[in-house]
Amino acid sequence: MPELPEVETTCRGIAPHIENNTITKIIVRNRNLRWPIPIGLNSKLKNKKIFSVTRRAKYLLIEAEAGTLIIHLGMSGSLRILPTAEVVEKHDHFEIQFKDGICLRLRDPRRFGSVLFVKADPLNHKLLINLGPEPLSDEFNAALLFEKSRKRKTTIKQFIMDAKIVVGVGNIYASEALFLSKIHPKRLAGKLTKEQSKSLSKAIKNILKQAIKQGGTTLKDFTSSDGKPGYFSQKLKVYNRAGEPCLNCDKPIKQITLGQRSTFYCTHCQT
DNA sequence: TTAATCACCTGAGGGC
DNA sequence: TGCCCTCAGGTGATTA
Repeated sequence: MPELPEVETTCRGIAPHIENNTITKIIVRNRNLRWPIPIGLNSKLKNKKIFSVTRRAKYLLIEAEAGTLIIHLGMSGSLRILPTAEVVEKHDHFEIQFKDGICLRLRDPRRFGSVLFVKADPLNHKLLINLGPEPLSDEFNAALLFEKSRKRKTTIKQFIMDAKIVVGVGNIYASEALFLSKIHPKRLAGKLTKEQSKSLSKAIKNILKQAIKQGGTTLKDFTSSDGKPGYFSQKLKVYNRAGEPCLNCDKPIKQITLGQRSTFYCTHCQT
């Protein structure tokens, strides 16, 4: 399930193959993703060159001569570089073919992902314009976390998963970052101390940096652009470890639901 | 403005 | 073996 490190891994994986490459054909096999894939992409992008592949939050931005494709991998999406002749499988919904015989293929079994197209600056798109800072940027820091959390009555876990506060912290890394900073997930955001803000912002940065280094997290669905799984799940300290001993204190990890999402924490270490 | 809930979708896993 | 049910999860839209 792609979170920010998985999207970053994908971005880095596909960029060398498609930057400065020329699109020969776009195939839409199933238009029905989260939002319908726009009609006429092939005529708009055929014979156009791709300039760059970048990432904003969990959105991949593929900038071409005629405009930018905005791709979100949703819950189960993956983008892979393949030979164009590679057999098409059931959930391969979208594909960009290139002059040198490769293709970029989107597979998304649950179809929560999206493929959008804009001619103007993608950062001004309504989905991107109100997003919070990138977690690994200097803009996201303890002071910002403390300031934005004042008077907020939601739990700290739901707060750090809010993309208007900081982008890219999904369910897995939210539990992990709170464990690292020893903060109980049900603590009210408004009650966060300055010291905890410092510890939490640092934990979020560290956990995401580590995950990117390891190539993302593999639980069920994620493989990187070359089809290889990520390895970060081997390092998860609380996520999906309900009942197992805490790596710090040996007390069992507890699972609760917050905001309709599974949440894992140590009742002894996190307060 | 904030918080909570719903909806979208399919595969995995458990129970019978 | 097959059917049914529940769960998982990112995020925009809707409601309170």
